[in-house]
Amino acid sequence: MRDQPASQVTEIDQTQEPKTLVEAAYLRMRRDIIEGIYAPGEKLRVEHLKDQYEVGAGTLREALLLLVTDALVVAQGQRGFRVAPISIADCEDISHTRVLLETEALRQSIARGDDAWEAALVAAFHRLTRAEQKLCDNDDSTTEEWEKCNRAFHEALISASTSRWIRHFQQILYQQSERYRRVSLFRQPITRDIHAEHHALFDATLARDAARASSILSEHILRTLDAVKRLPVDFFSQRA
Amino acid sequence: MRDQPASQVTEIDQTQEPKTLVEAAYLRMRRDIIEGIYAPGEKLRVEHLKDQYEVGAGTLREALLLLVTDALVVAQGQRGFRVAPISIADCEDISHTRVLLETEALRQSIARGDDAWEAALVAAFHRLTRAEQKLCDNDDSTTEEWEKCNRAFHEALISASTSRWIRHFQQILYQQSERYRRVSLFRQPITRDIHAEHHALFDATLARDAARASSILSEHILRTLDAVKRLPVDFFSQRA
DNA sequence: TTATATAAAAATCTCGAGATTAATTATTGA
DNA sequence: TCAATAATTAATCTCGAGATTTTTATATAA
Repeated sequence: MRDQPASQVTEIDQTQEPKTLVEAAYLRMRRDIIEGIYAPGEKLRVEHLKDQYEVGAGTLREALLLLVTDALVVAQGQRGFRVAPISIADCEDISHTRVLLETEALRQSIARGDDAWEAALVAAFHRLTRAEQKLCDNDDSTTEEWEKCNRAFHEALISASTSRWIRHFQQILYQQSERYRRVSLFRQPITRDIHAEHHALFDATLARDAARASSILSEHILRTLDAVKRLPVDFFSQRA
Repeated sequence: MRDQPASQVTEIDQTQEPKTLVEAAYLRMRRDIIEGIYAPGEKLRVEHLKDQYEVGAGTLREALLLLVTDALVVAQGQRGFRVAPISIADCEDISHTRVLLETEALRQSIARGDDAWEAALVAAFHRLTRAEQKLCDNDDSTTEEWEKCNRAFHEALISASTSRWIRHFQQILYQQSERYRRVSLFRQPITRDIHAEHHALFDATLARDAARASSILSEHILRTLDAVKRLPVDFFSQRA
């Protein structure tokens, strides 16, 4: 269940090299948007960005259209492209929808997951544990490594789900929440013990306790929302 | 709540004229794919389609990328575009995910819907009723009219939902299920009383009976799945 | 006959320039 | 001084042609 492509739709396998200039530009721009190099609401001018990413105008437009699929970029006819805006209301919506989808997918995984699923989950949790041990030293590379492991862990949890569509939507929402997580981690230190939450989630899942696991997962997601809510309100002012 | 754009992401307002050639080609191709003019799995060659839709190659590529957002087209790097395949398993997945999302959105609507929501719902139901009365004569145009009213009714039901994301995903899934509904309606006559189901759903919603309404909605969606399951298996063989 | 390698054909991907539209600045009149 | 209009600038949208890659067809050898 791990060898299928990342998405039913785009078929862009992120583990290997991008096959085309469009995909390469798409992947680079996606990282830059999530990392906040381009601010929410900021205009994305093709004429400038094509030099930045060293591709033609048409190629860059196609990369932007791929980002529309991820809802990281908004396109308006005859008025170009913008980075998707952020807001507290949006973060609330993302979090609650994630709870709805991920808890359902987790229940499906626990009900139908086989040995291969368990093995992959154990491996993902192990890598996440290592990454969280290294997280103490405030290094950018360790944070990025943790982010990858965290994502892999959450995907491993639900990888035995029967629903490709839920997993597809989950990936979009996880990516969206990554934007908020970055700003909240950057502005205020982590007070909660994230590793303990992950450990409890891991244990309940392996014990096949669907009710407890989904309850922990739900609280886990909503705690990130609380952190965003504590940010100063002027943080969400959009850039023209 | 009705004057907001169709989607948070694409901002393509279908009620008014498309502002660009890309959008126009996108809308036409989308209709053609849903109507089955291009078979599931079929290769979509840019060189041929650009003549068909009378646009340049780059323009048509962009339209295809917009269809990737709807998961109606699958893109593979250096290997072009294909119509998204269909299968019974996919239809099951779509139906169950729709149940999960639409029942939740309906509960939110019933909990928070105001007078404007009720009024819009009553209007949508009225139009749907009229369309279902005219549906007896097996005309293509009346079927298309019914399809529009059915979609508007389902969207009106959940339009007071607090979650833009659920509504966004619902629109994608509804569009997907439309493909299956077309083939099942075409191959076998309608045995169930769809209007009675809609009426019961409408009454329970206006009565603010969330449990009953979501129960009816759930069964309503799953009955369409049953119709697809009754189709001959060779119907889902993909075209090269 | 089957399999492998080579050559031809077709399709995709990529780019830069021209046409159309939106945004900005300057001008005019009240 | 302010508002409305016109001219200028800038950006988007669109297209066709060339460069790569994939696919198909052909030929050769086992």
